[in-house]
Amino acid sequence: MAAQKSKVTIFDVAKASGVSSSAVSYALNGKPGVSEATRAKVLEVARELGWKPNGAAQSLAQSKTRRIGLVLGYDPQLLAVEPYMMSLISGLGAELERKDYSLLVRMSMDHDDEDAIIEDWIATSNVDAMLLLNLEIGDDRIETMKQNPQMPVLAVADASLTAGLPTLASDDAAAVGLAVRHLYDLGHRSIARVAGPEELGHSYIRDAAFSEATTELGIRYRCLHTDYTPASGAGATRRLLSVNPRPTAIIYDNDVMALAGESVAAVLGVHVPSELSIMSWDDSFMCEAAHPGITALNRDIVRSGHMAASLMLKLIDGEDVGVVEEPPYVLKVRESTGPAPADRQA
Amino acid sequence: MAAQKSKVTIFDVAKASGVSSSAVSYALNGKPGVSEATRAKVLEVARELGWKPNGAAQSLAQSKTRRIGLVLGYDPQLLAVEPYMMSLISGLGAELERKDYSLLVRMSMDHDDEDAIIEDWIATSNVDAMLLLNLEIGDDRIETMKQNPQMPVLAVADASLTAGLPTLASDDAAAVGLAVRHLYDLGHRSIARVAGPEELGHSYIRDAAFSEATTELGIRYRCLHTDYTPASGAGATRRLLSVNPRPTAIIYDNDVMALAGESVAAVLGVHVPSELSIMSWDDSFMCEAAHPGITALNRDIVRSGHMAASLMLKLIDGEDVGVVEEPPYVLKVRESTGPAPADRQA
DNA sequence: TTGTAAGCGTTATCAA
DNA sequence: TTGATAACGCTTACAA
Repeated sequence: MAAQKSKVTIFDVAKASGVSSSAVSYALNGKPGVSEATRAKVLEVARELGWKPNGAAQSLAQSKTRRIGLVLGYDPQLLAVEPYMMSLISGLGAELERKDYSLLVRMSMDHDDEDAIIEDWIATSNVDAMLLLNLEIGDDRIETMKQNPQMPVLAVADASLTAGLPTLASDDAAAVGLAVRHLYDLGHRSIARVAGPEELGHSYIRDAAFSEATTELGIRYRCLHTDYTPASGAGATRRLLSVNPRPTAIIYDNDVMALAGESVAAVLGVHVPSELSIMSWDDSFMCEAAHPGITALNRDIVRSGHMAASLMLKLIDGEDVGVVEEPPYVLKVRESTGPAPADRQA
Repeated sequence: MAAQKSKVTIFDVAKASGVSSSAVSYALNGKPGVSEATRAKVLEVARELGWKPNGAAQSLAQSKTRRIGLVLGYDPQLLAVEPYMMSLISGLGAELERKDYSLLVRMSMDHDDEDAIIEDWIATSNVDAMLLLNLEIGDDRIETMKQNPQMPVLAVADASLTAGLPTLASDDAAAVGLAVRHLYDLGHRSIARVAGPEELGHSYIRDAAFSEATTELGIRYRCLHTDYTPASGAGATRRLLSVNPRPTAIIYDNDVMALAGESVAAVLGVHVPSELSIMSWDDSFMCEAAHPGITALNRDIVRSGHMAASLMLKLIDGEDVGVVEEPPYVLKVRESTGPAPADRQA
């Protein structure tokens, strides 16, 4: 019952219950090959001795680690303040826990690191599957994974970026539609977007969708790229607001930049929403707590984490998962969006 | 060079370079026992074949996993929105990466789980060391770790809570001093605190320090406990502000509650800072972005993560670390604190 | 300096 | 139903 000081092995259990080690293995793993009597005895003794399988030995013997790999890009400022990653981890962790898997986390300092880490994981068999996030256009990692089909991988990205790898896909184009339509209906005809890094795949996808949607509706559209941090979001906002005519609405690619942007507007004396509407891509407590509350594209990221985890477990079991859709975005309207200024309407 | 499809073992390398497997092992691990000539040859061949050590085999042979365990309490709302945990992880991860360690993460659904997970890690030898966070008074985990001295552990907590375990200690009492003094100097004589859960060790420590500091200065002090979430912070604020006489200043135990509290004040028409001063324990972009900006006790959490990681690596090496102090808190004064209302001063 | 062989703690095969 | 015994891939003591 109590954890033992020195490791209890299957041989100790075997000796104590008067059977062989293989009988113990069968019994403990619930496999056929032992009588119910010995099974019961073995289980009893194992519990008594506080036996637990040694992880390394188990991994070696069955070539399974019961670990899922996740690489985090090192940017404390961003990781910590942007709720996305931790929400995803919460969902992942909760689902993995149910199946006795854990999450193995490593940190990459730059983009080359990231590929090096996954190659390391493939070569050392340190994880049973991995998650690919924040894909770039023509990302090295896709090629790496294609060359190592024995390592299950799930990409979380727009399906157009994942080159046929198993994918948990978000429909960003649909979300763009929601956002643009919302602003259009409020009379906005000149909108801007403060986007993430240009090289990120989903920035690219969103860029394209915005261009298309705004062109179709005859809306003037402008896009600035940032590194996702509040500081760069604030900088972009300052630039957008200091040249006339300025846009009547700004959509930010994440919630921290939206919050930072709203502050800038306040400092510049631009009233939200009567002179400027603000929207955020991804919603969190910050959008709710802001004054005025920020209209946002909300999605259930924790749920995505759950889905990602269970898809990876399926992949590990050899199942085919193809492309699965994330829960869709829902527009959460708050006070930061309103009718476009009368003199600027179409 | 390219990662191979089927696993390359040291035997493959041995055969290809015409030596024995032990020679290969010595060569690859930079140990004495082989001539420079064969070492060079082996390294060459290993690189060519794309050999990397199998993690499980290495772990089994040397009883080392190169993994550090971290248990996260499941509360997506809190984990995601509160920057603390992710900041710590960033620091941990960055430091571990330098020493080729990774972070093994599991999620606990409740307090019993947490102890079960660490007992599991001890029994299965799945990690080389573990981190203990959010200790409660009389926490089970302390007892578990005491009974298993072979498993290195580092507690991140006030030293009074860790019963002699190796500790990365924060001086919360000193921080309390900074905060109380700041408000006292501004003329506040009735302050309230919106604290974390009562059972958490550091809530307790802070409670005690606040009581003492305020008593000493003749300040009226009131404390409400919450579960750390914005919603509960908002609720506590509402209660504090709706009974007269209300406090002239509120200190929140984290930044999301401070932000939520500021919103509540705005809604109730209580002006910050002229009618109410607000302070946050722990600082983040949210405190900066708030209007007015929130005065906060700032500390370098990423740095704590770095320290925690390197302390754990020392513990793994059998070094004694004792109690090490975290970087101290620094008071970051912003616009949310000001002189107490004239009619309420001493 | 080199090779043989015995662990590490499991799982799994194959006779008995 | 059982119990030897051979993997799994590496490290390391011991012999050559």
